[in-house]
Amino acid sequence: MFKKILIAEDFQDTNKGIVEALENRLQIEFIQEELYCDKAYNRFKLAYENGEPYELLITDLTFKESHVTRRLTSGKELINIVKNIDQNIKVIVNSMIDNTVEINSLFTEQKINGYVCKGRNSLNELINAIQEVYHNRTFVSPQLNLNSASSVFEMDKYDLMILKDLSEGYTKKEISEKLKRQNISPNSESTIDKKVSKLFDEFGAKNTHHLIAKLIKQGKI
Amino acid sequence: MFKKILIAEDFQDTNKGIVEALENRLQIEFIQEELYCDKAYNRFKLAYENGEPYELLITDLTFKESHVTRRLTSGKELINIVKNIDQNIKVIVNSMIDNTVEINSLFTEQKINGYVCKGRNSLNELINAIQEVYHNRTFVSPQLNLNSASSVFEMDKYDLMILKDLSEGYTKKEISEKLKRQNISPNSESTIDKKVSKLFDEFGAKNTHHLIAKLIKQGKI
DNA sequence: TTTTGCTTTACGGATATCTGTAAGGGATTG
DNA sequence: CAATCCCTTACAGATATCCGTAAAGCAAAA
Repeated sequence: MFKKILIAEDFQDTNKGIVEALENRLQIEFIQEELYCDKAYNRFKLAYENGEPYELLITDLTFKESHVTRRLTSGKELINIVKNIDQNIKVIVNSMIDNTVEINSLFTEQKINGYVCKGRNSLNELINAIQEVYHNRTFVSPQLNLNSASSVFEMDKYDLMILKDLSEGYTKKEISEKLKRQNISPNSESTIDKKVSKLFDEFGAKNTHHLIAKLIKQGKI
Repeated sequence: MFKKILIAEDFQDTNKGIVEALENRLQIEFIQEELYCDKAYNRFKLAYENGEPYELLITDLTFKESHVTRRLTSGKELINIVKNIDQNIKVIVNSMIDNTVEINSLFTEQKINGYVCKGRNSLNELINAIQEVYHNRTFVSPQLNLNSASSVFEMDKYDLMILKDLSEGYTKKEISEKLKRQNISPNSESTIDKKVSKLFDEFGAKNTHHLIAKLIKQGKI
C-alpha cells in the first residue's frame, strides 16, 4: 500500500474526516493534510527534492478564497504543476462536481488516476479508489456512469463553451464573432440560437436566464 | 455540556469529520449521525416521543438528491418541522452558504442558535459554537460580519426575490404582475428594470445572464 | 408653504432574445 | 444518379432586454 499520501482539501471537517478514515482503515505510514493548494505544493516539492516523494495526491477541485494571497487557486492547477514535476505521482480527485464532461477532461488532460464524487458513500469510495489506484487501475464513483451518456442529457464541449460565454455576459452576436476569429465551426448566430433553444428543451428551461441558472446550480458550467 | 446531539450531513467524509471532532474534543455521551434529512427527522421524533429528546441538532442546508424518495429535501425544511414539534431543541447550521441575507433569515425565521460557515477553520468554529449555544448564546462564524453590511454590496430581500424569479425564467413583466398580485410595492416593470440595472453596476455584470451567473456562483441566489 | 431629494412610474428607442420558415451543403444510402 | 437525412445558415417577426429621459409621488427640511 502507499506509504506517503498528500491531501489537499480546504474544508476542515471534510479534511479531518478523510485523514481519520485513511489512518483507521488503511495502513498508511505518513499522511500530510493541507488546507491550501500552495501549501500542498510546497509540501510536495520539498519531499520530491529530498528524494522522499509523495506517492499519492488526493485533492479537491474548488478552494475557497481567503485573505492569504495564493498562486494556485484550484485543484486543477495544483495537479498540473505537480504532474509537471513528478510524472510518477498518482492523483485522486475528491470533489462535489459531477459534470461528466469536466471529469472526463481531468482523465484525458490532467491524467488523473481516480475520481470520487463527494456524497453519502464517498468515504468508502475513496478507500476503494486508493486501493484500485495502488494497483495501477483507475477509479470513478460508480453513480457517475462516465462513458455511457445513458441517463440525462449531456452537453458537448461546443455547447459548454457557448453557455459559459453567455454566462459571462457575451451576446450571441459576440460569441459568433469570437468563434469565427478562432476558426471554430459552426459559428453563425443562427446556429448558436438553435443550439441554445435545443438545450431549453433538454433541460426544461424557459429561457436563457433559467438555463444558465440551472446549469450553474448543477455544476455543469 | 449537551448529552444528546443529532447530526444531519450528507457528505460522508464531512459527517465523519464532525463526529470524530465531537467525540474527541467534547465529552458528548450520545452522538447520532444521519446522511438524509428524513432519517434525521425520524431519529429526532422517536427520541422525542420516548421522552429522551435530542438537545442539539447540527445540520447542513443543502442535501444531494438520491434514488431514495425524500419528503424533506433541505436543512431548512428539517429545522422547520423539528422546531415545530420541539421548541426547546437547539439548532446549529453547518453549511458552505455565505449569503448573509439567507443566514440572517435563518436566525429570524427558523430561530436557529448558531451558524458555522464551512471552511478552513470550521471544525474549530463548530466546537466553539456548540459551547456558546450550550450557554444560551448565539454563534456566527466570525468572518461573516453579519450585522455590519460593511464590505461588499449586499442585496436586500426585494432584490433577491427579483433575481431569484429571473433565474427561474420569469420575465420582468411577469414579475411585475406577480408583485401586484401579492400587493408588494414597488411593482412596476420600470422599477424592476432600474433595480436590476443598478445591480449590474454593483456586481460588475454586463447583462442579466452575467449577473445571474455571478450571483449563483457566489451562493447569493 | 415651498424646496429639496429620493423613489417610483411611464414611455420610447436601440438592441438582444426567441422562434418560426426556408434554403443550402455535406454525407450516406439505395 | 437521385433520395434522404442531418446540420448549418439566412432571414423575419414577435417579444424581451437595456437604458435614457421625464414626470409624478412622497417625505423631510427650510
